[in-house]
Order: sequence, then C-alpha cells, then structure tokens
Amino acid sequence: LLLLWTFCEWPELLVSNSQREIWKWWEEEPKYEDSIKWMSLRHNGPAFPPPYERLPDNIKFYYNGEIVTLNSEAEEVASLYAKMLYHELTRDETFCKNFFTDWKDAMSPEVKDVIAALDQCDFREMAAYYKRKKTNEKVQQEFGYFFLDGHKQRIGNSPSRGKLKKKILPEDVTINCSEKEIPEPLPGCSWGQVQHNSAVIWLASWKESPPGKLKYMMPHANSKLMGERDWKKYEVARRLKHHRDHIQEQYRKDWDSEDKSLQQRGVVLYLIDKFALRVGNKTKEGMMANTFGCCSLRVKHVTLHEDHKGETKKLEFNFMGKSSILDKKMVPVEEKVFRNLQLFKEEKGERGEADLFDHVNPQVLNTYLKGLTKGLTTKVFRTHIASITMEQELKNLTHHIKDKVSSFNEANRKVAELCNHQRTKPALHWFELQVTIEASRDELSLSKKKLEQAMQGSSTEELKNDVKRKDDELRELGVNSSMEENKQLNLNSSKLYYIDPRIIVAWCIKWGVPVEKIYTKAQRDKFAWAIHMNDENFEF
DNA sequence: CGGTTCGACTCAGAAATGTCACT
DNA sequence: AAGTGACATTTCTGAGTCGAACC
Repeated sequence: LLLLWTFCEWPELLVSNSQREIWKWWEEEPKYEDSIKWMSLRHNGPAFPPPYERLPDNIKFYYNGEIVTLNSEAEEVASLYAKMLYHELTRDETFCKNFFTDWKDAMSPEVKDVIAALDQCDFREMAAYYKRKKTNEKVQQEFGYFFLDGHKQRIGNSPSRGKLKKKILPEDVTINCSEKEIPEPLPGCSWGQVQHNSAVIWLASWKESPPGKLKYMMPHANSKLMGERDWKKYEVARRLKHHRDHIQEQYRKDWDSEDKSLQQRGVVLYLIDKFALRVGNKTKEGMMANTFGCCSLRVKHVTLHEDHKGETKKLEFNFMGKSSILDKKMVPVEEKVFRNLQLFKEEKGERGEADLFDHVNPQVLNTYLKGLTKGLTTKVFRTHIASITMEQELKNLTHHIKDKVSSFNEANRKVAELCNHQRTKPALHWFELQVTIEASRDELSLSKKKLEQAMQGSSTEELKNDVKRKDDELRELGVNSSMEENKQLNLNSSKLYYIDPRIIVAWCIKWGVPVEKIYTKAQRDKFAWAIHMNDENFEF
C-alpha cells in the first residue's frame, strides 16, 4: 500500500512567462453543442518525479542502536516514514503496523532478517536530513497548462505527493486529448490508454490502488471548461425561483397523501427547501464513521419538541454530515410536518437506528425534480437558498453598517451558518507541542540546578520564583495539549461554491467597493466571467 | 425494473505556504 | 535586519452528488 511517487510538478516546457492571455470565453457565442466539451485538447500528460536518490553516506539508519545499510528500495520506503516521523500518524498503531508490513516487502532478505520491530528503528538522522533538504531546495511548483481549442489554460490539482499508496506509472494512466496531439510518456514507458473523448473534460485519469477509486487530472477552476459549468450551475439555481411556489404547493399536498412514498417525499423536500440539507446518498460503510444527509437520516437524528421554551413544534437535528461535520440545530416546523415526522418515528417503534425515510431515496427525488425543470436536482436548492440569502442579507445589512466590507462578511456569515460550513481551530501539533514541552522541561531543570548552586549563597528568592514560574508553564502546556477542539464558521466554502458571484459583483459596483477587497486573486480568476460582465443591476 | 456499482464531476476543511507588522 | 507569530491565501485530496451502466 505504498505510493512512492505520484504526479507532481509540471514540465516547464509549455509555461511561458509572457503576460497572461485573458480568454473572454464568456463573450463568445457557443461554437458547439453542450454535450461536446472541446474541439481540440493538447497537453503533456502528468509529470513524474525523478527516480529515488540514495541517501548520502553520512546519513545513517540505525536498528537497535546499530548502523544498518538498507537496500535501495527499503531505503526509499523508509524515507517516506522518516519524512513524517514527527507526524501524529506515526503514533497510530494501525498505521505503523501497515507500514511495517509493506516496508518488509521492500527489504532484501538480509535486511529483513535484522529488522524485526518498528520501534527499534531509528529514523531520526534521515528525518533531520529530509527536513534540511526540503527547506534548502525550495522546489519550484509551476503549474502546467493545456490548450483548449487553441487557447492556453491552466491545469487544476497536481495530485498528492508522499502519501502511502501504490506507485503510479505511465502504464497506469489514461490520457484524454486530441488525436495527433498525444503527449510523450517517459522514455521507455507508454501510456496505459489514450482516448479522444470530447464529451468529458479531464486530461488524464488513473486508478488509485487502494482503494481503486478513479482519480482525474482536471482543468483549473479559472479555465473555460470549469467556469462555464459554474456559470451554468448558477443559472439553474436562479431558475428555481420560478418553480419554488409550485414545488411548495405540491409538497404540502403530499403531506396528506395515502401513498407513503409521496408523503415522505413531501416531508424530505420540505426539509431540503427550508433548511438547505444535502440529499444524503448512501455512504460506504467501512471503518469510517458513517455520515448522513436528508434521505439517509435515522430516527435518532431527529428529536421532536412539542413545546420548546414556550414555542411550539420544533425539530432538533443532530447528525454527522459531510466530512464528519456535526449538524446540530433546532428549527421550527409546520404542524403537518411535525405530525408526519412523529408518525414516521412511531412506525419504526422509535428504534433509533432505523431509517426515518424508508420509502424515498435520492434517485426518486431527483427524478421528480428533473421532471419539473431541466437540470433541477436536490443540490440546486442549497445553491439557490444560499444565493437568495446572500442577496437579501446584503440588501438588509449594507445600509446600517458603515464599513461595507464588514457588512459583507456579516451577510457571508449568515450563509455559512445556513450551509453549516465549519472550521476547526487546529490544536497545536502534537510533535511541536512535545518539542515545546521538552524545551520547557530542560529550562526548568537548568533553573533548578542554578537554584541549587545558589542555595549556598544568599539571594535565592528570585531564582525560586523562576523555578516556580517555569514549573507552572510546563503544567500549562500539558493542559493545552488535551485542549478540546473548538469549532467556528468557515466563510470560504459558501463564497466559493454557493453564492452567485454576480450578486457580489453587483454589490461591489453599487457600493463602490473594489472587488479585490472581497475576492482574492485566485477567486477573481475563478469568477472572471462574472467580474467582466460587470452588471450593476444583476438580480439573482 | 429496482437496486448497486461506476464514472465524472462538485464541494469540503485541513495542511501548506505566503504576507506583513512588529520586534 | 532576521526572526516570529498572527492571519490570509493557496493547495491538497477526501467526501459528496448524480446520471448511466450493469446485473
């Protein structure tokens, strides 16, 4: 399960330093059908890092205190572990066990005989070497480009490095490009497959092994291919306003339906329409914590409060959502929804583990929604509600607050709250903390020593205080290391994925706020289409 | 034909990196 | 004037959605 290398830097070949061409694709008439994504697509394929370089002679690996010379492959694998020696993961039993098993496979028989336990291995010299090397080298991480219909475009994610996965070779990679524009693989290698599929936008793909999931090399967010989709996404979300009344009317009727699946669909749709929940596909039941969305909610995730704090009919959500972020909130609901939920829970005998909505699933919902208007699916509601809310909040807040940027952030915060976008304040890294504690302990013992020496002499009061203070500091560090994580709102996700940029651009023009105050460089590139439209009167 | 898996995107917070004011 | 530390921005890649293929 080891990935020795994976794709990383892009060859500089195609990178020119000349001024960046701005392709105003949003001003052009569509030249081909929706289902065709490109006419020509040229790129160099993924770049592979150079082969492994052996450690210099002065850097040793020790087993049980003795120098052991590893064979090249075993050393390469060891270097992966050494590089993350001070990462919390190296304390994880399973991680170490897996690593050790895989590492042994890479060892020569002689080395294998010697190395019997991971905890007798001393990687510290190697770790120090790589830490030095990393800071010295300052690897130039230049992004690559590809050519779409003759225009230069950036490539998106440069896939992971240094993770424990299988080595990816050109033979594992499928290239997607124009005919006659096939990139050169590494000398002596060949691509696994080459295809010319203009119905998709990816440039290269490969299977990650494990877990066998497909990975893609995709265009950058600021490219035409991605921007176009983004624009389209907001257009669909915008159109929902013409259908929302009808949808609401319909689901209110469905609450009274004799048909269980209609009745449940009605309630689920209400929850999605009111509280911007995700649809909730089935998630893989592995060792990972199960997460939930609207359709997959269990009985225990919803608590009904008949009379909560003097108000009536409140619903309490409490479940793990996407990325294991806790969704916990108390919301008012309409009488009939309340009664229906009560019924659904009773039907399952209040068994907490039972599925609350056992007669609907995401496919059923989307099939229904697609029938109402083209492109409508459940996730559109989140986009729609977020954008509508932003527009409304901006209208309400901007007049009252002198600082326009703060009022913007305030509106943004409301949307983030709605979408339950959280951010975990990172606790001090385990290792860094250990180092700090270690240093602190050294200081303390030094002070103690000084104190002892001074005992013979006179003025020891100051030194005594010093010892006491340092002792307290050390104790404090110990407490902080077990500090509980504290959750805060994260405004970035909603800004990047849910709020129509044209709303923001219009607001900027109206209040004379430079777009630069709101969007970062990368964000301005991503939303170039919206910024260039420059429509002050835009209404979502 | 209903459920499950697969392929292709789309969204997610954390980690890594950059910046800037202050020593 | 190089370090440092708080905060901002960018990168990374896992975790969702959803239509289509498969069975």
